[in-house]
Amino acid sequence: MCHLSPGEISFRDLGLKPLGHGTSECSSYNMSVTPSTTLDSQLTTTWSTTNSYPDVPMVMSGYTSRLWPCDSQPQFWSKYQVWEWLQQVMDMHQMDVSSVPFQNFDMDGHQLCSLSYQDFLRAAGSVGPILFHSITELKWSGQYHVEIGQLELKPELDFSCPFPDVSYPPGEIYDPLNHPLTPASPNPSSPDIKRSFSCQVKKHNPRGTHLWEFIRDILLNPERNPGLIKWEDRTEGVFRFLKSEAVAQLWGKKKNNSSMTYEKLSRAMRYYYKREILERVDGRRLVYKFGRNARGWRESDK
DNA sequence: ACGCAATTTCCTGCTT
DNA sequence: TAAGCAGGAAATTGCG
Repeated sequence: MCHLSPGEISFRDLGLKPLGHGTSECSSYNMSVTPSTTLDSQLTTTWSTTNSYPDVPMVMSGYTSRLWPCDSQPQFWSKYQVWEWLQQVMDMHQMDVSSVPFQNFDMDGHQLCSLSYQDFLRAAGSVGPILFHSITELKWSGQYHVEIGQLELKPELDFSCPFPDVSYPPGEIYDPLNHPLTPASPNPSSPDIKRSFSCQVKKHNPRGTHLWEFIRDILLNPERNPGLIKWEDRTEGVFRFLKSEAVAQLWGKKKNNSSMTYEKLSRAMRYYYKREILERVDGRRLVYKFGRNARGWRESDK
């Protein structure tokens, strides 16, 4: 069965290809959104005040326009677009968002573009070189279109390489393990360095950030958590979803799955109980608690 | 090609 | 009655 209420827009209407499987005659398209009401309002009420694209909701942009708002030159980005870019680059490298202090990038695109390589190292530590490279390319390319969750890059650009053809300061190399810089090795593109870098990026999360880490990162980055999830008891690791469907949409966006819902997200959350990544919180709706196997959420972990 | 982990999808029944 | 919870079952996806 596939009923669309008046005013609802199916993803087929939006020109999106269906995802996932289904058994009913129209289950491939059984997700619908109501742009002016529930979900959209959840997503935009907190973001829209700073979104410089008033008719392109920040979070829903992937669903409504196929283009990420940052499709202009980075020099003209707002600070929220800068954060969007940060998120995208981290996503692309399958790195933990919490490993970049977003507060260090509380700036607009113009300021961002004026940062030096050293500035990026200071601001983002081991991730600095990646960000520096990304923004350098964006500056040079003039205009990039960004698909959902993925920068649309020139084919010759290989982000898997930490030392692309960008002029890094002589005598300085990036050391992924011992924070930003170590005394020089004459050849920044030496195999050893590449190996250690790719270990850091890929080793732990071959599939990208897990759901519980995604949730944790929202909680740990208040700048990127416009009232989506809230700590109920910070020291005990208890938190509550305030905008459950909005979080689900964000998760779906990250996984390039436009039909994600809170119902499905919550099923994945419940699987964490067995693995003790989450603990049950009885009788309280939308409330979860980090378990013994969840790492990195405690204040002392930071 | 295969196995596996981590979801994703769908479902029924229950609770708030 | 709607929304959320619980958890089984099967499918999907990406990786090693």
